[in-house]
Amino acid sequence: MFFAEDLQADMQNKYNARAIEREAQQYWDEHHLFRAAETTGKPKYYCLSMFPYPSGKLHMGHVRNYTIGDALTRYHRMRGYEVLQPMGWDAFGLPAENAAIANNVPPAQWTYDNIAYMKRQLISLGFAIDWERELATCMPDYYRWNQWLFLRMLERGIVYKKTGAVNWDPVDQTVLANEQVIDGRGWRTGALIEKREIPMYYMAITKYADELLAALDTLPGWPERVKTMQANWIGKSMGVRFAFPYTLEGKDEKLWVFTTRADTIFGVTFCAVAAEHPLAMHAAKRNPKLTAFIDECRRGSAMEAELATMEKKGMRTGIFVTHPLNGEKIEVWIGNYVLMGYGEGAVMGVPAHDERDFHFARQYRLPIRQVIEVPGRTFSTDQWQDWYADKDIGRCIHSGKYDGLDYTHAVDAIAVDLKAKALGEKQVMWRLRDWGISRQRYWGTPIPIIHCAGCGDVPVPDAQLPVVLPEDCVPDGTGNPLNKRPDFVNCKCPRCGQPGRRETDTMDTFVDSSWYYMRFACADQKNSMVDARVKYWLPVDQYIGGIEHAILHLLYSRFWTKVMRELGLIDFDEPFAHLLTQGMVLNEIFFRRSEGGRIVYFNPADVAIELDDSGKRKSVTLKADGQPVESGGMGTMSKSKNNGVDPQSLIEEYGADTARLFMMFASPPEQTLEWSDSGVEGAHRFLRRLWDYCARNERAIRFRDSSVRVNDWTKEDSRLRASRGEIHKILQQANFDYGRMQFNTVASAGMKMLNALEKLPVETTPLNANLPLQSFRNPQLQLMNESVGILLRILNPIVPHITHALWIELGFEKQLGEILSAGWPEVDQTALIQDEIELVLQVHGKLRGNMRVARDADRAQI
RNA sequence: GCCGGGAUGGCGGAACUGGUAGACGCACCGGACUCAAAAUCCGGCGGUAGCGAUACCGUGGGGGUUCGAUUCCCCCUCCCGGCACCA
Repeated sequence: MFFAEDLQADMQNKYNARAIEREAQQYWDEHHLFRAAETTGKPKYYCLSMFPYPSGKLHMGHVRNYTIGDALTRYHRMRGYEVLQPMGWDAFGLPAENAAIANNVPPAQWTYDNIAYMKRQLISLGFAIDWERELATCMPDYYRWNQWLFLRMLERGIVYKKTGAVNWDPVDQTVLANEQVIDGRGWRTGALIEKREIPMYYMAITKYADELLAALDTLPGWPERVKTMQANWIGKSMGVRFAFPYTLEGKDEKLWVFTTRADTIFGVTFCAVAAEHPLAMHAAKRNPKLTAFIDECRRGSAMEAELATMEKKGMRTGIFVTHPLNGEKIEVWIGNYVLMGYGEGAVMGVPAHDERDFHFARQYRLPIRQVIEVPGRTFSTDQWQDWYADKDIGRCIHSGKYDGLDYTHAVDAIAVDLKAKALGEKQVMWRLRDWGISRQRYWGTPIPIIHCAGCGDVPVPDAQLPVVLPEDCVPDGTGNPLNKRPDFVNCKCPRCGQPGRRETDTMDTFVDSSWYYMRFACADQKNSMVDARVKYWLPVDQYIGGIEHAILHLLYSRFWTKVMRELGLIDFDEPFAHLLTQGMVLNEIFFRRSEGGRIVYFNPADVAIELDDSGKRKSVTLKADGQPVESGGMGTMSKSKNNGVDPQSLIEEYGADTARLFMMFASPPEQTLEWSDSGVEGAHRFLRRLWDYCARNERAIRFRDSSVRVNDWTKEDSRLRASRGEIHKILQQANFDYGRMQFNTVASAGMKMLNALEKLPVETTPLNANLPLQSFRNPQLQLMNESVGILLRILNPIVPHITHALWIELGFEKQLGEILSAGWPEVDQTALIQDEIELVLQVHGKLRGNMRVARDADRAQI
């Protein structure tokens, strides 16, 4: 009796993924094959996958992400580049605190344990990572530079302090993340959540809005959809900021608003301000109903998605302002849909030409006054129609001297007149808001500020960095544990030496991930944030990560790059030259609805699916009780839907190469990937076929005779000529698909090539007779040798272990060197010339027949 | 709600620049091998009609441009991602 894993990777044994993969990984490790150097003189290629949050174990999204990155890494390596593929850990964040609450473990310990486990998993998947550059953002020698740059930004006014809204749980006396607020209630306490304004530090990303927008045009390597999303997020709009004058308690005041539709200014029939607006506060002073309404507005979410879909509510303030152009009295309302943080916190209401205002006006019976007309269309106050808001087709009416003007001319004329009255002017407006980075949480980078009664907020001097986060706190869900640590909080004011209080807010984890890709170039640098090696490796040549990061992470990283460039730390403008946004990994969702309406989810592994004779689905039952379950379609793998598949079991059962091949073959990288157990089987079957083919034909493949000239082989034999043409045609396709990063068709090309190899017209008699091969000088064997050499190399980036093993076993290493350095196979253009070509006959676009003609047939012959 | 993306056989997907729709794989069906099963190998496989050659239909739905549309344009439906404190 023997154990499979004790077998050596040997040609004549059957495909043993475990032994092959262990040997290959040892080989790579012993030869330090993935250590990236700055001194080789080869062109550099920095291939980066988004680093993982160490949540416990890898999920399929990670496996997909890193397989794509690894394929690109190995492909470029074989193409002759010096490739850097680093890995690190986005190690600060909320889940560590949640785990601490649940298990009473310090977040640090939980995080380091997870990192150790996940690192083993990454190694077992065979990724070509330079582990000497590994970093974790929770280590002081990383986050000290967050603090250092924060202080530089503070000096330059890029960091500033103002109040911002947070979710406040009144029971736990703690700030909650949006994720922790469920239906307006705290996830642990069930208490109604309030919005609370607290002082926070902000990064002035809006100062860079223009450049962040314009520079999108300098990124041809980014997907159009991501650039469009970012452009819309930044949201540059040209409009008019203007004021409604009013008198309050004898003082002349102005209510400022911003609008992109100044041409509809004569249609204003009300104004609306946010609940936090000073005017609202003032009105509420003597009106308990308003106070109650403002409180109601303060409950409820600060999330845009909820604001946009919730019922629009408003209340009169009894305060009137004056229309700046026609002098009419306009009443000010408080609207729950007006955001204090956006624009002026106040808007003009034009019900006739803004859909939201229209519905608001109908609800509260406010006048609707049409001021734009379109010939041939009838305006009705009963029903909203889309053309009411179309600025491109109408002209002004009921607008005094502006009547008859189109959008552009009306806005210009109105802006000029407002400016003459000192009541407004044209202004660029950004949708983008400044980035609030303060978090009232423990597991993050401490903000390096000391509060002093005498000196105010004092920056921690550089010499005292890093401000080290104590690693032994165990959060309990009630407030920030740092506040309960006198040893952390109590300190001396660096300016006056009096007792001070250390800031206990930490930084948003997006800060950590905004520059980690630079630190990989110089992870061991103790004396500065970055050094000359950053100049060598950056910008990242290829960045790969989930589409869900298309806006925030990528925008913040671009912003940090621009700040660091301004500080003279780096000399490039954009961090990522090429971007690949991979799709999510989905799996089918199975569930039952219990009597109470509660939904119970079942893992697909626990569900049995029965098919009928035509392969269609007949029944879906739970294995445990044989009773039917419902299918909820495909959804992203998640804990809540219980539809995840653990990559570890996949690796253990089939091996890393099977996992990698399935991931790459199942769909193109940018699309969602649907999990399929039988697809995994298929991938494994292919690898077994590849191994068996090579084992069966080992003698033939090994045969090579350098005295036989490539072009001579096929001259006399049209079947061989056609076979070699087919191989090179598939190679050409694989090259094209590597170029466009469509790995599913690369894998498909590998399968086609193996199919073609198996049909190769090879005379096997001399092989089976065990005669000395050299006496045959057989061009068929030469073709076999060439083709297998091509096949192993085009597959290597996807399934590196099996191809590494076969390369050595078949003697290619002696012929061409180690597979990673063997060079990429070249398409022989002469092999692609076909003797005959097929002509397709179409009539009115319909197929009406086809014919084969000789390559050199002339018009008359055809 | 707003922004972005997607929809092709029973399933995942292919079709590069508007030119043979369904490559490759999965599932399924038939056959070989086997005492048998698994594995493996060979063959079939969009739908309808037909013994057949073949004909017609067919890329989410509706319309348009074109000699010709999965591909370009307009409208609609459903699904997915993001919406600023999940990462």
